[in-house]
Amino acid sequence: MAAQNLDAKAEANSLFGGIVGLIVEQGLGKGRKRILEKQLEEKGGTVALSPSQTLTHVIVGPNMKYNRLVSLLKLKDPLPPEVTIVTADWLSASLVAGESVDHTPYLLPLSEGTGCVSVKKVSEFSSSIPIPSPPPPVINSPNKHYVVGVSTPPTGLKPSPQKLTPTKSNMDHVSPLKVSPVGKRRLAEPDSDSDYIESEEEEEEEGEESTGRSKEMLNPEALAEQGLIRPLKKKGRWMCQVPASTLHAQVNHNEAVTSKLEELLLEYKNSSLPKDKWRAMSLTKAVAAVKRHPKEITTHEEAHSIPFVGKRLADKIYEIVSSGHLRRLDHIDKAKQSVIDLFKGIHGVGQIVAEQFYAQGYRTLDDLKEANILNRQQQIGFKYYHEFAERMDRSEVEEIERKVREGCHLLDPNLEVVTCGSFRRGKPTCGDVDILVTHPDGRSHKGIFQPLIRVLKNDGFLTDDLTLHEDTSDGSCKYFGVCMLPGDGRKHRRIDIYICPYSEYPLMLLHFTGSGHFNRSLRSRADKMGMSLSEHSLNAGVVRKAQPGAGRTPSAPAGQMESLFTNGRRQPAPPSVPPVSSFWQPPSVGPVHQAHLHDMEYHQFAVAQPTHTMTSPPNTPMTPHVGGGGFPGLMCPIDHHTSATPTGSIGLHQNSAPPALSHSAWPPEYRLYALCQEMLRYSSQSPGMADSSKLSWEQFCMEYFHEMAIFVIEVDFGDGLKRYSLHGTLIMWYFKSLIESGVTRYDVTLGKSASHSYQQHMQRIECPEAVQELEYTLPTQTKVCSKGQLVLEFTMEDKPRIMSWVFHIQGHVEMIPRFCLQAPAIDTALSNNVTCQGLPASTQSILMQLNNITMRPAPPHKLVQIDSNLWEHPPPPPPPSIPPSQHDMLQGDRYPHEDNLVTLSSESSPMLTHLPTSSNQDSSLLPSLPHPSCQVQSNSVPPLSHAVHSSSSPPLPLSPSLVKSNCSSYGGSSCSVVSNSNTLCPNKVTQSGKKTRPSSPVRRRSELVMVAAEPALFSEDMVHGQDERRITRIDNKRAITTPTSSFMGTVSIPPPPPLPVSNGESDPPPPPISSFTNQNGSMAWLSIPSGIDWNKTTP
DNA sequence: CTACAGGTTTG
DNA sequence: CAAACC
DNA sequence: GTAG
Ligand SMILES: O=c1ccn([C@H]2C[C@H](O)[C@@H](COP(=O)(O)OP(=O)(O)OP(=O)(O)O)O2)c(=O)[nH]1
Ligand SMILES: [Mg+2]
Repeated sequence: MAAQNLDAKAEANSLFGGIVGLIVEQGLGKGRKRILEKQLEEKGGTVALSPSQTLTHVIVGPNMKYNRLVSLLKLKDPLPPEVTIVTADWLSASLVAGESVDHTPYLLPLSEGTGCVSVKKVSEFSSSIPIPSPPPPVINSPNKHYVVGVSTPPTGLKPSPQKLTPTKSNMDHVSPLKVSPVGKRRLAEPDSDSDYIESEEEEEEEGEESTGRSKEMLNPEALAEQGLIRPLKKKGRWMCQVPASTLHAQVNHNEAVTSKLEELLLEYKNSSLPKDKWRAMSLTKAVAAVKRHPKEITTHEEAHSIPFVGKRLADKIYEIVSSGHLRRLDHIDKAKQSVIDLFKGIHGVGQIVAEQFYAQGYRTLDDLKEANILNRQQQIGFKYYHEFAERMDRSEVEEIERKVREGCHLLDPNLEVVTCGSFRRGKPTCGDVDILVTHPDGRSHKGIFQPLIRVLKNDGFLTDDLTLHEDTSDGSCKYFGVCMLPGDGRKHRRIDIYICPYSEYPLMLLHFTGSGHFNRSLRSRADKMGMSLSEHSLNAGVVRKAQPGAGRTPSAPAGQMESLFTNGRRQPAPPSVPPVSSFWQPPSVGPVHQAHLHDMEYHQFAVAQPTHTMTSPPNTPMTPHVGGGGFPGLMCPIDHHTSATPTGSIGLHQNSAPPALSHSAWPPEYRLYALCQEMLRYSSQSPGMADSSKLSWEQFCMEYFHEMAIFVIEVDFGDGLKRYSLHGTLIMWYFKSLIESGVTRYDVTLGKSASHSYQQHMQRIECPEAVQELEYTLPTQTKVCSKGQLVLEFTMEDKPRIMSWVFHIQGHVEMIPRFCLQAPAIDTALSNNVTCQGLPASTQSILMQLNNITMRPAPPHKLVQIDSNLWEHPPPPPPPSIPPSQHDMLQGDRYPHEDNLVTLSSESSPMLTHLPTSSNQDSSLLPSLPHPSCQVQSNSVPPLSHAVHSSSSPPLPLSPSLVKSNCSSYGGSSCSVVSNSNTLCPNKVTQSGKKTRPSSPVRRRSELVMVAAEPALFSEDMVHGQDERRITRIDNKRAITTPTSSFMGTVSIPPPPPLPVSNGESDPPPPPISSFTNQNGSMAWLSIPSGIDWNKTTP
């Protein structure tokens, strides 16, 4: 901000010629201010250091308020109208545009006459927050206080505002979401960069039995006794423990110091050197601490006494206070920093890449554009550079939320949709919209992802995808993309949508609400206590892996185990724990939430969207069978006009403008989803009523398939790849046979590279990696996934029907939930494959019969047994309450740990060819079917290259005994058994002195099997025949987890059913995991200790 | 001398 | 596996 | 860069 040099030339033809700008630091930060000043000057403008006559522009941060500006500038009078107040984005936009762009979008909105501006409804004020005097002693109370927002109502309500009124009164109307009363963490803190403060506090272990903590099995004491967690003794500063209000600075008595340090900080942050990342973090903490220092620093010693200020920083501080300058700053290249900052503004360009670009000589956004070096994501980031740079108002977030909720509720009105992130934290503006979607029934969240995205896209709401996350086996999905509300003057916004299983809802909520620093603080604490916290689970008994470099490694065992787990790739976080995390109770979010504003929309869709065939009462959930035999199916976006609107006021959207989702045609994904849901309704039908059931199935078929539809399955049942086709209403036999074989859930996932194309009368979806999932609950819970290419063609009707379904099954796996492996009769269960090539015997039989093919024995296939870590919960609804036995169950072997992973090499296992209900493979299933016709029809289908040779194969034999013997090989010498905790040496210590914890009683259970057949099929999950999913990329640690728990909301819903297993196995008792039945406490015990660690930082 | 959060996608 | 991002 |  040196001298202003303005020369005539510049004034005439430069970008900012003639502009005299005052850049206000507050709200922008020192660094940004400096960059902007530099940019302004470089382009011919003049930097004003204070308001003056010649001033033309005041440039402020995005959240600046007029009245705050007035006070900051110490103005006595309002700024004259000639002075334009714009956000810094105007400057950036002009730079990018190469010309001075229109001010309008960047103006600080003026409100009523006086010249007062009300930018947002909320005031912003980090700096103006009245802070309770000295920072320190923060209230630190007993555990239960730290309910970290889990029980917070989602978007907008205040459960009991009075208890958490933020320090600022004016934000009351803005922060709808406060934490539950016991919560210490204030979600509704006003905007401020620093989310935390540090303080030290006394930890007192005051009883507070009211929480029932002592009774909890997961209380800290219990866990500590079991050696699963490590109580913290040391004091420290933990931002995750103090009220956010204490994190906000009061008055900064050392402005001169902190501003210089912040300049340095900028450099660190832009550096690609890994060291600098940590330097930046330290410096960030230190700066925050200095800002909180109650007096001006005068001596080196005083500086050093401040937390996070060590010798080197004390030196720097002292240099500043004594000389007024920091020489180190002279060595930083301002120009470079600003270019790097510019580049980093592109979503997808980080430190490293920005620096590379700079090194390659690029200096402007245009350079990058011309160079054509941006990848897909970066191109999107580039396209919306300015729009993304701008934060949005809460009101806009609410609109976006509503839009997404509408889309969700079309699929299932019971889906819960909560906006998290900065919005939920009560910030006045949000950089993006973070939406969490889940379903209280614990399973209906599955499969909604694709239809949801599709419909939002069709609507024009979602404009670009940044990241599509395939749904994982537990149904969780992540979507990062770009959206824009309809209407003029809208901007593109970043939107993140997470879909998670209900079992992870609390942790997801915690994670997704953030802030990022809060999360780090909390996780850091968890770690120090011997636990590991993520958005999926909280684990106790974490063992740190020995570090390769340093010291001698703790001997072989660790190395072994490492080798076992190292190369895992995706397949996320099978939180090694069939989460106890599932044992939580729904936050009080839902109900409360519905009471709020949004429930209007909620009901609107729940009530007013039924399709014309809907005959059940409006509130009937769509899943249950609806009388009348219609196909109520999913609520359809059309028919707005035909439906009654019981809830009067809600009708408004319907008559006039079509609601959010305006198009009237169902996206094919919705239809597919509906089909999957619909067919399940027949599972309960009694077999006796063959006729009526057939009728229903025919209706089903007609609803979803065109009369002339063709349905083809290409599969190798062991006698070579063949094509089995069904036509018209015969298609129903496929679905019928699935249901009758006991399928309790049916899902088709289009998979990663699904592509859509439109032909004249057809829309076609080609899915090279589609997966068909069948879920059985009996006799053993089993999931069968068939993977392969699926090509679907839909009609162009409003409710598209399928014209063609061609599924080429390339492979399949059968999975059994881990906990089932301990079931008494598991051997038998394991020995019975549920399917052949992913299709149950009955279906196979149908296909063959309808295609006039005789079954013959399948050759041995390699299928053995699979487990899916993630697949922990049985769909069935939770029982009313946790049986007293839960504790025992938990202790009893409920959760295998990594150490129990066992692998079998697939070739070592004889195949299991037995079809489960094999007894059904007779034609009893097929009442007199019109074979001929079907044969004819199928012939009309162009045959595959592999001709269907109707061989005279013998009937498929069952070979239970064979299976048995196979089973016996489990745990036998043929398996490569790896017992994690065994090899891991529980009590050993890693080199770094970090203690490994007895993670939990060592157990081995070689008979526990996790095996995959045909690893290549799901190669990403299975490599070398070993299951590597459990531990994935846990950097320097290995979690030998002991499930600890997830949070529980404050509600009283009982935890899910104890898993149906209680085999009194001889195994050593499992890790005493405690259960966590606390009714209000989620993280309660986590917060026990004292100390604060994280202060504000802004990486 | 090591950790500094943990998990996920992209290329 | 590194980079970016939540 | 700091803290353990
Ligand atoms: O490094 C990170 C970044 C984010 N998060 C979590 C917390 C955060 O609140 C949430 C959403 O991320 P986002 O980037 O949207 O942050 P935000 O807190 O919502 O702020 P903003 O207003 O910039 O969106 O994801 C983390 O755990 N770690
Ligand atoms: Mg956000």
